[in-house]
Amino acid sequence: MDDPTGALAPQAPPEARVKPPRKLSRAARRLQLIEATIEVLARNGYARMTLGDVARQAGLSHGLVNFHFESKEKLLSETLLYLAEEYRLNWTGALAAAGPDPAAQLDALLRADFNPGICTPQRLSAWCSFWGEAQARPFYQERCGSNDDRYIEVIEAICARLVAQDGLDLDPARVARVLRVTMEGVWLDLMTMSPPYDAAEGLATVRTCATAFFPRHFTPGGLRA
Amino acid sequence: MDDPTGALAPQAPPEARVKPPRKLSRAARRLQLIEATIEVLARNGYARMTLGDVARQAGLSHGLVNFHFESKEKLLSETLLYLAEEYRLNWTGALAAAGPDPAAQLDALLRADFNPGICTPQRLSAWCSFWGEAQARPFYQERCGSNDDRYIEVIEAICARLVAQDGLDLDPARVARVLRVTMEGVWLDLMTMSPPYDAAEGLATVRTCATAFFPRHFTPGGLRA
Amino acid sequence: MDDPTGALAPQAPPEARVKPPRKLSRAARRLQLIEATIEVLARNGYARMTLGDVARQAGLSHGLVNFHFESKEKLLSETLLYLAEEYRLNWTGALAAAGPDPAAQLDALLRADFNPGICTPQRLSAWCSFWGEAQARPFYQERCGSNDDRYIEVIEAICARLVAQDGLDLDPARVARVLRVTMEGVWLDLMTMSPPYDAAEGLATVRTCATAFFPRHFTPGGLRA
Amino acid sequence: MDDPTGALAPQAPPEARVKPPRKLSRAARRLQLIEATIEVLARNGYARMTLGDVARQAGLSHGLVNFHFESKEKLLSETLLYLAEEYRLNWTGALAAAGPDPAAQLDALLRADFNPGICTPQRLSAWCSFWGEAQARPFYQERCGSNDDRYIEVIEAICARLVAQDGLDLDPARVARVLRVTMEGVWLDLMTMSPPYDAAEGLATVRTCATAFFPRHFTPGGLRA
DNA sequence: GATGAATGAGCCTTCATTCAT
DNA sequence: GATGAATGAAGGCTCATTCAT
Repeated sequence: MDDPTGALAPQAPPEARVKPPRKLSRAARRLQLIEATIEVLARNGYARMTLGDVARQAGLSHGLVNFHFESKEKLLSETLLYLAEEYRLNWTGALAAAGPDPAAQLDALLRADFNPGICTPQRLSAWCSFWGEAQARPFYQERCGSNDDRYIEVIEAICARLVAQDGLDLDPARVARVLRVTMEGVWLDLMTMSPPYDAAEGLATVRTCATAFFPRHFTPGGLRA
Repeated sequence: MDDPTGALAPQAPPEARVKPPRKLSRAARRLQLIEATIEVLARNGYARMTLGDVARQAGLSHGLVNFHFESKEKLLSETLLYLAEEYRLNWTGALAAAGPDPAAQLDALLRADFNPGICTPQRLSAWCSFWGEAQARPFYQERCGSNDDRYIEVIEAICARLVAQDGLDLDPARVARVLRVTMEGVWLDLMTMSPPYDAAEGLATVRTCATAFFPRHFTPGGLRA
Repeated sequence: MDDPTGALAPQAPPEARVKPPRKLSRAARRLQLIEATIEVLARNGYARMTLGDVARQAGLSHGLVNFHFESKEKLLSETLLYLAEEYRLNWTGALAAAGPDPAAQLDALLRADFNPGICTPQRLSAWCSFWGEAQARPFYQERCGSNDDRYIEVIEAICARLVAQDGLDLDPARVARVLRVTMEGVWLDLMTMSPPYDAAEGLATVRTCATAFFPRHFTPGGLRA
Repeated sequence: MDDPTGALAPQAPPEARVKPPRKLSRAARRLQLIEATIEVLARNGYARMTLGDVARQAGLSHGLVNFHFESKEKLLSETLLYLAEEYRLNWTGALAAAGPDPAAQLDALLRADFNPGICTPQRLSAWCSFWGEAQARPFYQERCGSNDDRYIEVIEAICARLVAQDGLDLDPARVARVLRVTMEGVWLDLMTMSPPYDAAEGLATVRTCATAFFPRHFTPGGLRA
């Protein structure tokens, strides 16, 4: 998916936003509305989100939401697509920057999930809203985290290389799954626990898990030098 | 909490249900409506659940729902309480039956989460609905899984004993958290992955995780003899 | 009308009420429910009165109300009839006790309206409820105060005798109407003014009015000796 | 209070209404809905009034009522405020036009209450609806006629001047109260009597009362020349 | 493009009425 | 007689969607 919503397109330059211009580019308005949707989802939850809330949050008129997105359903779908694409760009970018070493790649994936740009309370809550409704909506289900087939392939391949390299007696798919669901579960904790621990402790937790499987490469504090 | 809703009270004997009696005890009707609520939450999701759906699912009239529960909100709250209590009884019972050995106790907790009476698609979906809305509703947040303080205390104590017993260099709280979130994450997978793997594979996954931390006691297939 | 509802029939003797007997005479239950209706009308107003309130007020079950009165409408009609009959018995009794002198008769009528048994906050409020709905319901309109034809005839006849006896240049029908609406208006004041004046001041007010028309017979404090 | 509802604001010019425009100013719509509410209250009574009736009466959709007034309760409150303000403007205007003579001022107040613009069957009925519910709703009670403190002050002051001027032995507050409740009572008669007398006879009645107190200034037909 | 009034479907809730016990 | 669970119609309210301006 390459930004089909237009929402990831470059925004209007900052100086144009000092006083919000009456006309904004299509893409910028869409982005503005999607960010407002994330905010409202986080604050009110999925069931209580209304288009009125979104319009108010964005400082725009009610009717404009339906002008840019044809329906509430479309607005929500595109918000989910936006989040999913943002998430994908985050981990693929981190992976690309990690170089060829599988341990470094795995650590990059672990760290990516706690990147402060991605792992904000608002975004976590918005994700959670979609997860809660995913069971009843195939489209959400397809796009929700655990169904990113490419991600699963990649993390399984990395684990398989580490298992082979270290000569371990482990099922790489299961190890990959444990690591993946540990990250998911820590995300849930960050959202729903009161009081929550912070992202640093979350990262330490998933690294503790990685250390248990690959002690030659990981410590709870990071990669073994 | 000791069954505050009355919904866990013993039902009318089955033979009384051959032809549904016009009048049923309060507790039995409440249970019937709560089970219908779980069904509808699983099928439609939280946002789309209506009292009409619940009444139809239970084969009862719309008004009766509000007669037994004063509002939709109360019905949902008591459904959550019911699920939480059911969950609690499940793990405390498994723990009590496990005897004094910490490895056996930990394995009992792992298995409890995949008990077929608890870990049904309906119940998983219903839980997921509440999780999705928990961020915006303090009451849900209090009752949702990751906030069962007693559970966390117990699993941390078990891990601490195992760590001490085996002389491991591990932070028991982090190990406990990894195990806990792994179970949570596998639950999420069972709900949202399509196609999902089954509960047996789920249990194997969390045991793989336990094996990584406590290899002297666990194997992916169960307790080491 | 001679007690068509049975509600004015003699009640069960007081000792029978120490512990409410499971069976009570038809008439006594009806009376109990009518009094409860008056109470609830006074407290909640007509629009908010429910049969549930009445049953609760009477300490009886919901279904019993419909057993004794066939419908809510009937209960209200009979409550109005009961109040109207009580009112009629009050003024006709006072009139009969007043003897033949027209001034004494008029004073008896004025005093009757402020009889503490009749002029209680509850009863005033209940009357007011019926007045408020009377415009849209012919039956209420027929029974509401200003339409008691016999009362109007009597007070007009008394005024006519006083006017003739004192040789005044007054239209007796108008004088009668002024006196009648003054009593009505003071009732309204007692109900709706906050803080209200008391019944004694109310009586003084209508006597002030009578004094203005018939100074030879009245003073604001009562009949002239 | 200076038109807090906006409903007394000038309407759209008549020619704009030849074909009812799809969009109307906020104030005009509010006025339209308030007038419809008065109509429905008069026809159905308070207890039977529904928002559906009001919408139908106004020729508008159901949802629009809640768009302009947030709830049924608010619609009713603002209707009462509108009536109260209309009433106040009527008597204050009449008083201002009456000049300095207290007898002329009193007569102006008496006539004001029977001004055909105010004293219509619809408005009388609507007032009556609010009176009937006032006992149970403090807000209605505050706004219902007998609690207009300023009105009471004014009419008492006028009576005090007349009593002093004529050297009468009367309590001005009581005289004022008799006059006030006589007007109220005649209003009730106009609403609830069947068949009612007309406004002219109503005015003659209150003037008869005024004549009894202040014969040097009043006759049943009007002010003494 | 943008606004916000207007619409109407659908839901929660109340409550009079019925009826099995 | 008495109870209270059960029913279903009706009403208030919300809100996604439309559309005139």
